[in-house]
Amino acid sequence: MTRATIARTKPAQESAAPAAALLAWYDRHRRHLPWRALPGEPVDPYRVWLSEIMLQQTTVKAVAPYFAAFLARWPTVADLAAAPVEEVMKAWAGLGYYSRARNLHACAIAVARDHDGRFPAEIAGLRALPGVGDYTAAAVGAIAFDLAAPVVDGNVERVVTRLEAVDEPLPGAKPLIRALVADMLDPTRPGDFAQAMMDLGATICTPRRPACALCSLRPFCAAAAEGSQEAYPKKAPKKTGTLRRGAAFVVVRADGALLVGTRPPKGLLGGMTEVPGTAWSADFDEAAALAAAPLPLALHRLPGTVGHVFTHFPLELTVFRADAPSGTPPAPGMRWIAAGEIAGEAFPTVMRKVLAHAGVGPDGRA
DNA sequence: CAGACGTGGGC
DNA sequence: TGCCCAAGTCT
Repeated sequence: MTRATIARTKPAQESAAPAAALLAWYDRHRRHLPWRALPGEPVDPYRVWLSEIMLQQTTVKAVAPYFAAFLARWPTVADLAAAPVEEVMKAWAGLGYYSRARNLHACAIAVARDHDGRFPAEIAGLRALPGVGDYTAAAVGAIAFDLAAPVVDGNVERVVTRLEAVDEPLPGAKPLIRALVADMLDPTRPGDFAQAMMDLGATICTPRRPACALCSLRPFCAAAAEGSQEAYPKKAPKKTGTLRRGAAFVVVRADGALLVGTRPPKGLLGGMTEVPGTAWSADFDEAAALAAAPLPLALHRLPGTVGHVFTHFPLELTVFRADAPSGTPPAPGMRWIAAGEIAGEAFPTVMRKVLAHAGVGPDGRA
């Protein structure tokens, strides 16, 4: 059974031991990450915020090169605020969850315009910014401003549900977990405590085969005591989406230019660049798809298909290629981009797969 | 509150 | 292969 109820009634003094053990471990084994300040070094809230947005549902490995590129190109929040949103979308292409990029830019503008270029040093002020939810507000508050906020991400959920053997499944257990973290954190080192919990979750208290023998919290862990650590956190079963199909048209002009459009700002792949195509649906009809061709040109159906898996559904695209004579005007609402612009365009990964399938390289050459 | 919202990597 | 996972947010 859960130990949570018991733990909540303990005097505050007793909760200090796990935090002290955790921080002692962190002081020896903290990860060196590009966005992390060295001990004693001043913390730049802009870097903390930028990294936290990028790290939402995204691995450290995937984020690292994007973080470096953004920081080099836009060293301050004012620089980012001054950039055209299209440039931000292009720079974000490939990272996923593209509403983050639009919100990132909106947030930079809000900070520059409404907060004199400085991030608010209170949780409520941070939480009100675009793209900043409960987690990110707490994380930026704790790491950049040493606010004693409970930082709860997927790592912390795993660590705490094991520590206290929380049997209630996620996401229902979130309020309980937040309360447990609030009780446990060290108010003298909130930023280090938050990062220590996340480091522990990422390197020791992993989803599978956690290294309990190396864990500084092992003496306090209810799940480890009964050998049930891998049973936590408990989660509600998730549904898998049904396959959707569609067609994509790769139209190349004689000079190598490619016909593209921009997706609506909101929704799937919002604001990103795409090649023309049909809607993606479960009852896609390949023959009928030909009527959706953007221009009256001979279409060449390429063998095979392009597969891609989104979080909530798998997708299978049939690709048609067409060659347009020089001087062909773009279809309504679309535009031609030069072959040399393809690499820098805001194509999401699924579109890059389509281009590769059609033999169009990043430089527009076969 | 459940579903939408990307992508790449691990086993 | 297929499923799960990764520093969540928005509606």
